[in-house]
Amino acid sequence: MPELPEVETVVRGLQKSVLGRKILSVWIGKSDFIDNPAEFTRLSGQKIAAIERFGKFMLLRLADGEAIAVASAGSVAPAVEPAAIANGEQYAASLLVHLGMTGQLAPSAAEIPFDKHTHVSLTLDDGRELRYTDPRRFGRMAYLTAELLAREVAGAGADPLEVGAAEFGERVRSRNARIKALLLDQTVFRGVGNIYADESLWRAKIHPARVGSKLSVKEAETLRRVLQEILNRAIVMRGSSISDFLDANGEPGEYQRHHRAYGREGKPCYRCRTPIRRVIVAGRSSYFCPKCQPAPRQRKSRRRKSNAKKPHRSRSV
DNA sequence: CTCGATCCCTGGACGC
DNA sequence: TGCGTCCAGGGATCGA
Repeated sequence: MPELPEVETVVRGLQKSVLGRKILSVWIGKSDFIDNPAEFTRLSGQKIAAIERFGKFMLLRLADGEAIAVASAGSVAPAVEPAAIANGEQYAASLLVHLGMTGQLAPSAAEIPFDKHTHVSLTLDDGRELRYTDPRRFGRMAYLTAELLAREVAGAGADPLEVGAAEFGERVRSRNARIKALLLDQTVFRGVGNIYADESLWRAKIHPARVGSKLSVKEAETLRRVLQEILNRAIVMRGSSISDFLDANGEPGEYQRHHRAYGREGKPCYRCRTPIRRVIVAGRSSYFCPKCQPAPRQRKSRRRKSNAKKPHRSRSV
């Protein structure tokens, strides 16, 4: 499933292969995962002027086909700042793509027949087609004006690759939710998903059910450091291909070979040989080592009925 | 604020 | 071989 490193991998591939291309026409099959399919006619005639990642989103920034000079293919796009996007009148419109669980976005020769689950195809000015394929349609596409994009991006979490120690600590230690839920929450950190949450918690030796506010400053900083190391390494290895992730060249990533926790239920921990366990935390499978990542003490189960024990704890207003 | 449940959707695993 | 059932999983949403 595409998380930050997988999306980054796809973005880099597309920057090499379709940046600067003009969209000539649009074909849409099933459209229930598209916010505003009727708007897609506006794609015709526009150039793909930039391709950026924002959390797990991909943004194809569009420019009037005749007007703006385009960054040459292969040039490295600058990191996207939320402020830049929020302000960004630089581009009048963008195509937002979220790959969901099983989405793929890749150029294809026009002669190659559509995959069974190809739902969108953009004909490019070099004869190829940029196709979106997604069996489960958990993905999302939207044609967004600058204003809509700014609205979309407002409230996004911190970039986990850029976030500093102070902000990371604040975002985690000010919350009473479990750390696993916080890592998965896109309004806390944008781009982290189940795999890299579990991998970073294993590396940091933190149990997924620990409460954010109960983490020490040191634990939070360790978690930030290993999360960044893992994400960066995974990007270098072009992501994890666990189910059917393929990059924009149709090639799988390699990072799944380096997983230490995710998907390893019953297999020995790489540190202590204790069998990895799987539990549901925050509604998601969570893999961890019960020895290296000690469980927190049982949370107070807030029960509703029961006895006279009134909380004489007054909230300051 | 935080949680769990539910829905979306299909392919793959599994049982018979 | 084929059919039925169960489940995963990002994210939105809703009620507790």
